[in-house]
Amino acid sequence: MSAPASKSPTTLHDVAREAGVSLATASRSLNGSARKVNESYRLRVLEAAERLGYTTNLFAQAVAKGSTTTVALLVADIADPYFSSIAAGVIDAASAEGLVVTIAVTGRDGGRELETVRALRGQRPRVIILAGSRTAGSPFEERLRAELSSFEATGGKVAFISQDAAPFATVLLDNRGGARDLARGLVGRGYRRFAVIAGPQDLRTAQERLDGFRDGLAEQGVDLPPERIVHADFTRDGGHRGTRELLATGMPVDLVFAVNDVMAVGVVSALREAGRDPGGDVGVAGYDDIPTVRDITPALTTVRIPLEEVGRRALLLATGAATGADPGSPPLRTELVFRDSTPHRG
Amino acid sequence: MSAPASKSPTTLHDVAREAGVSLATASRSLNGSARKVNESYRLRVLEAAERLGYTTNLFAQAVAKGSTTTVALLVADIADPYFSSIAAGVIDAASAEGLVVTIAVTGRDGGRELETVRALRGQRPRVIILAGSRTAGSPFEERLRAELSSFEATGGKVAFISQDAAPFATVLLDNRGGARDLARGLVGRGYRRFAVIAGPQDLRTAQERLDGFRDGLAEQGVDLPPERIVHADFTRDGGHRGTRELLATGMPVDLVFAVNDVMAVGVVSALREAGRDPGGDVGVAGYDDIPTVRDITPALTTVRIPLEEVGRRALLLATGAATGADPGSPPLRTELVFRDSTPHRG
DNA sequence: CTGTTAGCGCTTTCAA
DNA sequence: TTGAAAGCGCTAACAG
Repeated sequence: MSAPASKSPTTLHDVAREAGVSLATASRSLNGSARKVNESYRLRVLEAAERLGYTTNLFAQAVAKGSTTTVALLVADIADPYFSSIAAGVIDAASAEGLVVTIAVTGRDGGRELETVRALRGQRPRVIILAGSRTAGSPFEERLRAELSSFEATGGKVAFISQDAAPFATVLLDNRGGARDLARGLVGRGYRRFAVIAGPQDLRTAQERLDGFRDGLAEQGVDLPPERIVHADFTRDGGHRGTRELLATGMPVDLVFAVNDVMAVGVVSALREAGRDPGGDVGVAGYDDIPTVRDITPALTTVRIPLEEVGRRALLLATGAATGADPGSPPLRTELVFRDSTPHRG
Repeated sequence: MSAPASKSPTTLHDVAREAGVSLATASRSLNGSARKVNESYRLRVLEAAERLGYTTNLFAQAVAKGSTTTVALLVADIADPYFSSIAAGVIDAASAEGLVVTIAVTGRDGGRELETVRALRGQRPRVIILAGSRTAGSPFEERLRAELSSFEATGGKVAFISQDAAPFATVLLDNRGGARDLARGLVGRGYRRFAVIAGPQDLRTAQERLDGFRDGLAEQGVDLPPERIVHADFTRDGGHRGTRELLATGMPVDLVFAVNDVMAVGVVSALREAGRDPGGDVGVAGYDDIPTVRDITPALTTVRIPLEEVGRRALLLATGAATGADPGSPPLRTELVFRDSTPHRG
């Protein structure tokens, strides 16, 4: 309620005066790269700064240097464990590099995504990381690319997560391969009558997983007719609804593959509500290996993506700080994780 | 691999020149509050900006204006659904106000938290929101307060989430009351032999929930002796380990209350591993109502906190944009949610 | 090695 | 209304 006198923050100028040195010397002592400052001066400056509670104004520093220490991360939904895990990785790697992460959410909306990128450019971030799944053939797709290209043209770096984004650096996730392996594994376990709760048709990630799964089945001589594929939202409720829709057709089903774990959780619950027994008379598999799926019943079979590592990689890829002799960075391995939701079948 | 020519971003200067007006006019057309600009000029500027793909350099703007559009959010762990939900709320409200959110994680480490706050001050954010649970009597506690006070003294706003943080604005969560109500409700359902998997002793939130729960039991004439309280980490694994420890004592237990949902998930899994039947021969309850607990088996009884709303409120509280006639903002209601993990007993 | 002096990109008096 | 010019806090030549 009380309006404080609100004196403005200590400036470098104040510190310099307090220490009895010039602005330049103060600056050099506090940040300058080469230690070209007399130790006794340096100390006096540091003490003065300490005494005055000074912190460098990063904005001013950024303006003067023409480069910032900001990383912008775009996610579809930060409350979704897939994205929050990736974010954790990005933040971790970023703070190790002394970078600050700003997060914006796009809600899986191409228009909003474009708008957000534009807005974020105002921050002149060093890096923009896009983790939201790309929608194929979106009307905004091209403008987004243009925006990002021009961002790169002015010295920024962009990194995508998931499927290849052409001229931009990408942390590739082998959606197709992972799904293919999963399909093989499930056929190996004796499943034959599959259904897929697929994501929205225009979501690349979703589409790739569906394709890979279908390919894997085909290899094993198992067919996946279109009527056994239901497209639904990339969310828990999407999985739920999709499953109800599937069950309504009365088709006999051995195993339901949801193209991500969040959807798979919805699948399990819908199956149960319909009187089926997930992990019993019907198998369920997902994709991602978010933490939750270990704890639901039955524990979900899935394709594991090292989500935090993905985030870390994206950052390092963009900052060029990728360690070791890895040009183009080796693709992250996905890994099949069989759990109770897909027991061997008679 | 190719080092692009990296021309620098378009500046306001470029726009002004392109539009054939002065810097000042360009600035006013693009941002100025009062529309004191000739419409035809304004249009020319806007067009030029569009043509050149200009975006205001927020940093420079911040330096010139002496105020930023940044909100800093500190969380213990962004991958924890409790925090990611809050973050979602903060981001939502912030972007509605045209503010950008930067997130930093502290990993429940007081020292790191202090350090992070110091670092974040360099961004001169409008607001700092601290969502990590406060540890009581931490050696850093006082220095943190000092840091934050001085931040406020220089015009910043800080908001805490959870328990009262004295001079700072706080979105209060009624940990004690919620736990008390839960205790009552459980006694009402016929439970008598309680055990609590409590959090770390120095975590205020954890302690408050424990106290409230004990009070609620006491009111009903049910005792909660110290040996029935196990302190453990505020994580899933903490819940798991705490439960094993509890079971090892051989004490007969009706119901296990974990002071947060993440821990409760660990409790359920530990119980099951030990051959117990959560929701059957032993009840389980948590706190927070994170999305997951609806999907595990049995669905968890818990105390619901409107997490996203909490985040939103924190932001509005700090920016002073709190709508309506709510001085001090009404406390957020927690709500008991009974689910399958606590059926009526006997 | 230190201090002086231009900027960085933008806003905001202050005259015109 | 518009433009010129003086900053905002900091860095980076540039002399000294």
